[in-house]
Amino acid sequence: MGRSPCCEKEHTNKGAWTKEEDQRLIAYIRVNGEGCWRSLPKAAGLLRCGKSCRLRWMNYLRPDLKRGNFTDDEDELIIRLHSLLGNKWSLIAGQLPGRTDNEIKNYWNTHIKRKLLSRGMDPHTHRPLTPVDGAAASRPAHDEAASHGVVVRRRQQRRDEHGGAAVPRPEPRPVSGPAGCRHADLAPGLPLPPPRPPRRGGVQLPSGRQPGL
DNA sequence: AAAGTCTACAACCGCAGAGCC
DNA sequence: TGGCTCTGCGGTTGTAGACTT
Repeated sequence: MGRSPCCEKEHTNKGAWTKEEDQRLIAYIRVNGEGCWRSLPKAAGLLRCGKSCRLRWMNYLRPDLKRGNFTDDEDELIIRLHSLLGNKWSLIAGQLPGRTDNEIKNYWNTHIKRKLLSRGMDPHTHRPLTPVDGAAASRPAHDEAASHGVVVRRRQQRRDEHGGAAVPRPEPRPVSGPAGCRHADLAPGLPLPPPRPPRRGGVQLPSGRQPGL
């Protein structure tokens, strides 16, 4: 409603960032500093909206980011903070130097939720699951773990129902290239965060999706 | 070997609030 | 004071890659 778009959508790239875009963004911020995100893309010669630049920088390119797996201490801290603050990811991130709200949010959704469920705790209330929670309590924790997979599958199904690919979406994202912007493939020599350790995804989960990491 | 399933995470979207004019 | 712009946040989605069947 009358709200002006955050950027001109017609001439902006979407989806995964390329090495070159990353380099441009880093170079620009190194010289000019952060801020003024709206005008940054133009000034930096990027076909991105300011929002996207900010996100990329904050969550990925900032030199002070700490990459790598979360430690048990960090896990516990996140759980404690979440019990106090709820889904205030930015506040939680503020207590974990080098971690971003997006990273913590993702980590919460993929790991910690499961961890709490496997302990018989409700990830929302941080209270023991009661029989009243019925389904949740009796449901194996890995059901929750699999939920995203199920969601993904349903989306896939919907897409199929629409004849293969035509699930109406305002602006279908371009298929991210072969690992497109993922840092593993970023140009060497750039002051970028070190690559993440190999992903842990699924690896140690035997069939049946053992709950609780 | 191929197909199916699931996880992890980067990136997007929409909204709310702060600040400026 | 009200409207507009900008920034930041939280929720959601898409997909690469690992694993299982």
